[in-house]
Amino acid sequence: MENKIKEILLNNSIELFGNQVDEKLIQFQKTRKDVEGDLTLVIFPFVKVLRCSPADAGEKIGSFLADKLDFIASYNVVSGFLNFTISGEYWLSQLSSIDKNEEFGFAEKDSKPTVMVEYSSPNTNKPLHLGHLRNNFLGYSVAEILKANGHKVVKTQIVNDRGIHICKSMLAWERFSPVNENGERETPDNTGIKGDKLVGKYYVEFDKQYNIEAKEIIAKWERNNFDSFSDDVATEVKKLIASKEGKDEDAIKGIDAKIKDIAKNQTSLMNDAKEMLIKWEARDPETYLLWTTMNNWCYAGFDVTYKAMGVDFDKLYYESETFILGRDLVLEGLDKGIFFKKDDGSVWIDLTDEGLDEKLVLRSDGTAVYMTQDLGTAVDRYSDYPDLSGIIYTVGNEQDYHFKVLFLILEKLGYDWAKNCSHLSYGMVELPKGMGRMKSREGTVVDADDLMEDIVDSAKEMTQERGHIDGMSEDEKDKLYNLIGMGGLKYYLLKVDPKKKIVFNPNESIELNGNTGPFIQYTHARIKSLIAKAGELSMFGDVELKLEETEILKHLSQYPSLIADAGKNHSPALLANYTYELVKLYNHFYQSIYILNEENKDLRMMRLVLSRNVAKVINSAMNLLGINVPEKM
RNA sequence: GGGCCAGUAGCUCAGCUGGAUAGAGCACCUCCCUUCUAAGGAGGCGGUCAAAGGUUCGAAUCCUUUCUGGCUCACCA
Repeated sequence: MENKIKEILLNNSIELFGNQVDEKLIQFQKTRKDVEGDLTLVIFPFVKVLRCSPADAGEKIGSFLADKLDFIASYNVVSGFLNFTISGEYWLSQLSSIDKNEEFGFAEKDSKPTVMVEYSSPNTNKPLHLGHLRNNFLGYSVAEILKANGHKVVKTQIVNDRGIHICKSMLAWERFSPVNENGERETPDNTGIKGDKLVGKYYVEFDKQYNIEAKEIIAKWERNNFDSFSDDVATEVKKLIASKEGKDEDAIKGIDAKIKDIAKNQTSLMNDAKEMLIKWEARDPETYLLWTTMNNWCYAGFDVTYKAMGVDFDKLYYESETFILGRDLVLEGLDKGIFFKKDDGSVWIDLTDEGLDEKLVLRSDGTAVYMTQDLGTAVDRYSDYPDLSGIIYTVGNEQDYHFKVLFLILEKLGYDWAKNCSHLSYGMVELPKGMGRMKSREGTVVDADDLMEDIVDSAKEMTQERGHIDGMSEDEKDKLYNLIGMGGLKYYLLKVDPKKKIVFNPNESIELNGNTGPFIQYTHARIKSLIAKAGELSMFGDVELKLEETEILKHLSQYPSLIADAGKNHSPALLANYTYELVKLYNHFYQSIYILNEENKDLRMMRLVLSRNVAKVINSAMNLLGINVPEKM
């Protein structure tokens, strides 16, 4: 419709305006609620060209268009805005064509290039938490939205299964796990604890123990006792302690933090963990066995969580397998002069010309860092999927800088596809003021499993209170509670613009009224119940549309362009808001107009077909968010 | 200190390729179930769009500066 008008204006530009106008001058917007019309053209941009008042310009353009286009039933001009009223026949024909199209809004399947969407990417040393929920829901949804846009999509993750942090939980388990009467240390089997939770318990334990040890070391230093520490350490710490003299509180805090870091690195626990990492890289059999065992506990736990989340992956990558390729790439780049080596043997890239810093890509002992492994993973993926056009990394915005650098390095290494890679950067999920930050090590996280369980419980309570669940089997009821609870949680985390942070208050559990998942699900269930009662639907003859019906049709017509926008912007939030808007329009209609009870059969059928298509789009849009909708609730 | 992001109603958020009187939900106050699911609908209350300049016929939206908050600049990931 917009395109038709635009086309006519452009093609008749000379006749209308005296010379060719720029396409950008043609701006449409929604007609204000209190003004008559369905579509509005902004007249101001043409006023200069036409050299007349906005009112005259609007009149001129309006009459010209109304003459040429029969879907324009009438028009009016109000203070620089030309408002068109679109004919009922046009909207009814829209309804018919939407109704016929089962995949309404979707682009042709596999018509666009393959993209890879990376999301989740957990560390195998702790369970998933609320932040991971946002990540997983976002990544899954963006992948689905891209599919709807015609892309082939590969869902993937990089499992962070190696590194010093993994060794920490391994070491802590080996050292601090109690031994039972059978002489076994704690396992998921003999404790009944979920695997990832058990591993996470020892990650926290490591942190606790080594903080204790670090404190003891600092106390020693403060007594000026530097026995058993290297001269370098002693000199540095002495210098730091001396520098505290005469400084203000904040500065002293900063210096103390530095001293603490040094102390942590001097703990026997940390040294043992480092040693374990070296053993692991050397494939020491005992260390490897422990690593495999504890990782497998984690994976078993993750599987349960992923299943509850309703997300899936096409292909997994493991850091333990890609970091070597990364190291090779760095050494290759070193030969080419892209990287440089410092005296201590560490390898860096100089990005100061790009306004960034120097960045480490390989440690002095030759081991890989985060960046090394990410380089390897990216290249690995392109060799696995040669037709890949780009990778979308769903990772929190705290890593904005990392990805800027990653893409830049890939480009410098000569990979053209680097420019098609993007970072789907999302805001942190924060706890309300005073509740601190979520930190796994400190045990201040909102656990993913617990949260999902809680929300499903509260959905159960609400559904038993007011739902329509008579005649359902226990199994069906449980499915429904789950569907409502998870729908609420997903919608809550996806309706916010990805790049914005979310403040989550665990004490006020998630709202299920208002702009929420269940609100949308409820409307869907209500429509389904209507349709079920109506029996067979037939086509309708010529009818007159009410305002409420036109509003819905206008909104429905925009679904395809919304899917395109959501795809372009990698934003499920756009779809969530669109659906919310649609549901509000429908509820208003439902409340004020008879549907089943309408006596005129054509009208009844038209309203039922309209309802059926609203349900279809609700279902479709919610599915793109990873949310299911019920037939009854 | 450098870089990036955010600041809209008491709270949580839309709106941001410049367009008409800035919109929702929650909370608070009124109404509406002998019409199809009230997890709903209608209405009310509530705003110096962080602040100040600038560009423009027109600025929450663009530019500059300032303030506030977050993240980041690690031989952590």
